[in-house]
Amino acid sequence: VGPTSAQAPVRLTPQRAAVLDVVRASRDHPTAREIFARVGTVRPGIGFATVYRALGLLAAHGLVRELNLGDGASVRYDGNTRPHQHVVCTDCGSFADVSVELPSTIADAVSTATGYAVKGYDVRFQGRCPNCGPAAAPPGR
Amino acid sequence: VGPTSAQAPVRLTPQRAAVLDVVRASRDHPTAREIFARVGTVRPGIGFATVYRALGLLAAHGLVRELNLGDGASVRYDGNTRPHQHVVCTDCGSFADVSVELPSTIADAVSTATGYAVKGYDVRFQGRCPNCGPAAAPPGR
DNA sequence: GTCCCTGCAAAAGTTTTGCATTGCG
DNA sequence: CGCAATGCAAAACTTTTGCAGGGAC
Repeated sequence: VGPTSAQAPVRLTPQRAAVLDVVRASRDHPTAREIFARVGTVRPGIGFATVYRALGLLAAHGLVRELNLGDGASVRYDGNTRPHQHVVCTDCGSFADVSVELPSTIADAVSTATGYAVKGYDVRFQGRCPNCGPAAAPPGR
Repeated sequence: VGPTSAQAPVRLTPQRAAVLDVVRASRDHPTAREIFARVGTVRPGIGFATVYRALGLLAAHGLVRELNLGDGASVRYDGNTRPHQHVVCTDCGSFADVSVELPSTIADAVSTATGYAVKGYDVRFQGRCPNCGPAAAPPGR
């Protein structure tokens, strides 16, 4: 139901299945390189290009989600396709998932204001995580 | 008041001022490379590293904003520092600014649910732009 | 005189693509 | 037999960093 729906189902080859398994089993949001390393553990011999192309394909079919958590230049992947958002720590860069939904009035307002037919959204909340504590940076940084 | 506040003001050298001018004058959200090209027009001889470092510095001081519109791997810059969000077309990749605010109850809910002290957020709405039209993809494809 | 900034160039990483081989339909 | 997928390796880009020269204070 997402963009670029899977009209033609993805052929789930053993390699692609392994990639999908790894992404789904990951609680963090690994980069392509990290996924490659993990898949290599259970299926030695697989090439990076295969993993890379599989990720793009799976993402296009909505089986995994591509993320930009803002840490420079690396796309991350999320095996959780149910709608959810992310919170990123402005201090240490850690992140967490969070389930919230925006009121439909917001999407409507955006559609009206811009003329775009809004179908979805990605929210990245920013804040300080519990580990970094409520205190601001101490004197010596 | 943002993260990494400007305790020590940025020294606004001619090069940095030129970079800031260009970013502020841009209605689109150019990448570092694009900004470099534009600055080169009005100030030939400036180096890419200078532009690149200036952007990082300006962003750290809150004078410009770094964006990830999801188009692969390129950070984009926004000279508009007032709070606003973006809408990206799922079809052609075009985007537009939009001014909306999330109800504070949302941020509160996220704080409670995750333990992160939420201070801000970035929303990327997805939808089809007016140019791409309301029609879904025709039979072919 | 000291320190920061600039420019040029190279390094480090990611993301993409080409191509011959392999396997499945 | 034909086509798509895989692996290896090389491109194409972005993002960062090192250094010597120059200017500002």
